[in-house]
Amino acid sequence: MGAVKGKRMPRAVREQQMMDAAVRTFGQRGYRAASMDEIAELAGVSKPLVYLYLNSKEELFTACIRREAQALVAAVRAAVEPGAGVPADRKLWAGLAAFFTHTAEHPDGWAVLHRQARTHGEPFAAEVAVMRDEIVAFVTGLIDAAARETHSEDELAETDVAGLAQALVGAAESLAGWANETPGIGAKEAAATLMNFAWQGLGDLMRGERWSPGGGG
Amino acid sequence: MGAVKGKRMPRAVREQQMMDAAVRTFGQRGYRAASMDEIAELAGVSKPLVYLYLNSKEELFTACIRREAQALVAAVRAAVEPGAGVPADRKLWAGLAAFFTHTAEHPDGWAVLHRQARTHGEPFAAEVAVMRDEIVAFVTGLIDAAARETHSEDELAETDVAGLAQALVGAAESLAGWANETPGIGAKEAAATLMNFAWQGLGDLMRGERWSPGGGG
Amino acid sequence: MGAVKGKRMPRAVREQQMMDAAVRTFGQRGYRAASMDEIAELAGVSKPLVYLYLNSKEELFTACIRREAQALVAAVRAAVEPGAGVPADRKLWAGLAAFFTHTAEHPDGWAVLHRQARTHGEPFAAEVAVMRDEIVAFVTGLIDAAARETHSEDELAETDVAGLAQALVGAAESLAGWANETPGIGAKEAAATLMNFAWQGLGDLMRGERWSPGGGG
Amino acid sequence: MGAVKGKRMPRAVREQQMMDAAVRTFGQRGYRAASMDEIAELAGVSKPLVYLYLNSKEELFTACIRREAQALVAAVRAAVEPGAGVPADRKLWAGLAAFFTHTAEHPDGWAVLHRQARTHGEPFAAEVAVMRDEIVAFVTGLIDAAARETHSEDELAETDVAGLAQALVGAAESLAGWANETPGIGAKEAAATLMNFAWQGLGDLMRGERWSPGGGG
DNA sequence: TATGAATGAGACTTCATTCAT
DNA sequence: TATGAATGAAGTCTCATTCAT
Repeated sequence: MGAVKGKRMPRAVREQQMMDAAVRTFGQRGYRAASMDEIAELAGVSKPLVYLYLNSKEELFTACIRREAQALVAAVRAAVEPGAGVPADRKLWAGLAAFFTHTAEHPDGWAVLHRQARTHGEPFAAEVAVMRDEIVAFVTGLIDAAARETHSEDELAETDVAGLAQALVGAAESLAGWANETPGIGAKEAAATLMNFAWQGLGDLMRGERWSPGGGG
Repeated sequence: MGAVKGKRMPRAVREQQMMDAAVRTFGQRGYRAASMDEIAELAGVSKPLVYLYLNSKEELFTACIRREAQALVAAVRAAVEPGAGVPADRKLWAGLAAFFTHTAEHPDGWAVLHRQARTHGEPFAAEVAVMRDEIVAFVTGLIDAAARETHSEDELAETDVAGLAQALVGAAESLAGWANETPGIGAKEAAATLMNFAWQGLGDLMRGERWSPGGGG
Repeated sequence: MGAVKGKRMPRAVREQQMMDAAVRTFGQRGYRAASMDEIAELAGVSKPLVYLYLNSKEELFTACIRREAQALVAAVRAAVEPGAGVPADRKLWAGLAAFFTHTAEHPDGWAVLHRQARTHGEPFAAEVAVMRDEIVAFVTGLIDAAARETHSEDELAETDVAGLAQALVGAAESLAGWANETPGIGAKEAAATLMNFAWQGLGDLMRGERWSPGGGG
Repeated sequence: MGAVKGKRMPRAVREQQMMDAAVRTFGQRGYRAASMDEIAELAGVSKPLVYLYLNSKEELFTACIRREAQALVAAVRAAVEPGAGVPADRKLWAGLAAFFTHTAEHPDGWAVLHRQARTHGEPFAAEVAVMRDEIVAFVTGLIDAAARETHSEDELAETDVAGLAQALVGAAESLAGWANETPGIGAKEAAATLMNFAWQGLGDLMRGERWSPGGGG
């Protein structure tokens, strides 16, 4: 990936090359199955150099998680214009679109975050949990904002909002995988599907309409 | 789990003990990190016996996936009474509740299916994909049934339904994890949250109301 | 090979079935690669029964070697009529033909003796060495007899005779393999080839004609 | 063998040390019975290094076979002066003497080639078969040359020559083992024994004298 | 800065062998 | 007589990690 196996390069550059290789390898093979040998070779460096710069496999993986998480959050943040006048649904839509776009463009990074990091025990799961919580909080804020914009009389209970945000984020994660492997479904289509699915229900909810096991559909 | 480290037992029993231990170990450590030594010890058996009965780590993992997948699908199926007169939303609610109940009661089995199997390459991912497709198809059928019950004029496009089903299942998967680690949120609460979130929006959709980036929320 | 997997059979019969299976397996796989599992299965018996009758893998292998060695020696012996009037060359020819016939008809037994037993360390190599020495001695006797019949003046030195017998036996062993895998070469042809090769030279030798590095061909 | 258990050495050197140890171990124990542990220890190296350089037990064994086969063929080739004027019998004698010398000096290498490689299944047997065929072809050429030098009227049939070459090579192989374990029998003596045994008979054969079961010796 | 050489520890797997019935 | 159940020991191979230059 453009990582010319050259001689001396500044440390920062080499480090990025290594992490590129690592993200790719971890994303495709998984944390345990990826070998430092393979990463070093893909990076065009000798193994001791990887250790010199990144200390251990664990630290390398953590560094990858952090880098990819920050990139994803930054992409979503950048898409949601902080303009005061923009309504909450537009903001949510923009964020979702950015999310789907970014995950589609960085499949290995997304695999590291969504698949690998969460499957391999505490040190790593905690790392992604931070990012996910950040996003959930962000979505929660949008839902609250929407509630205020609607001037709904019933305040949504805090727990409800939390659950809704969880569901929305979970649905988005699921759709990201689906969109990437379904031809004809791009970021825009996935975002629209999710808005249709969620936003209308959210609106009803805010107007006090609730589904209950007893009532009619 | 009752696996008394006893003496001679019939093969079928020992096999289940081994698979119990394997599901637990795979679910907590992951496929690669779980060692056959640990599984054998947890099962109260020597390693060769595990190989004699289950042949290899790969086959053992596959057997676990299959057993847990069948158990989960069976639980959901059993909850959805096939009675003709039951409306689609009741069916969906019952299925979701059963799903959340089962995953809460079998966290290791759920971890194997949701987290581990999909993370570790083709032989295993394919195995869960079958089950997941089955569930998605099941949900798709419910959505279609609901559309018919509503006598909606606009038929929902096929792709739309597919996307909605994906989103619903994804949201359910995400909520399963959330419900398990959030005190006060049981299967019923999670199912209700999801119904509120999804079903109302679905109703609007069937009535032709759509969200679009341009229009108002 | 006709070993019907039946119930109770007299011990002697079962033992032969096991040894048949063992000879076949050892002959084809080698001593180490052959597993007691495979042998037991091929014999149509459970493994403990093999141990009950034959004690250990080592003893089983030794028993196979002994049985096959005796069969081979008996076949050769039977072919060489002990009649006093028969000339030595006829006797040698008959013995060789019987040797080639027997090895062709019992390829696995021959493999056990020639290939496997000699390659796997002392306990076994010694076992075949006994048989081979017996045959070499037998051939040596024939050569001596031939010398007496020729009334040659020069007695052949003892070492010479030993070497000649070794060479003859070695050549026969080599030709056995060659004959078995070369179409059109049967026991008779192999025996004739060897007699042509060896006997004439022997005759010359007894008449005092020797080849030496210095002399002309 | 001079393999000082020293520190860092260039790869090529270490590889030879490992192969020396491997030839010795394989030759004495056999392919299956030899353990990589033992080989590594004898080479004065850790096991992973053996795998790093030679990849697998199978490849290591194959490499040994190839190295020893080339050494043996080279030794024989070097001994047979390609001078045009040298008669065929001198060439054969020189080749045999070199063969016996080399096998006596490299008993483990010879064991690998003659005993072990041919005993352990296809990948290896094929490897030695190539070398053996080369030698048989070489001997066949010498016999043909001898026939031409003799101006014999009867051409020897092709099959006859093939059989004779097989017998000669087989006799040589057998004598190699005998010479190594019989005091007083060196390479020269073994070569002379074989020439006496074979060459005279060959000469008779070319003059049309054949042994037949019916005729007198 | 950068690397060829080297290893301790541990993984999966197989096998000869025995016990209890 | 015959076997299903079970294991201790050992073997091949891989990997993260370090040393010496």
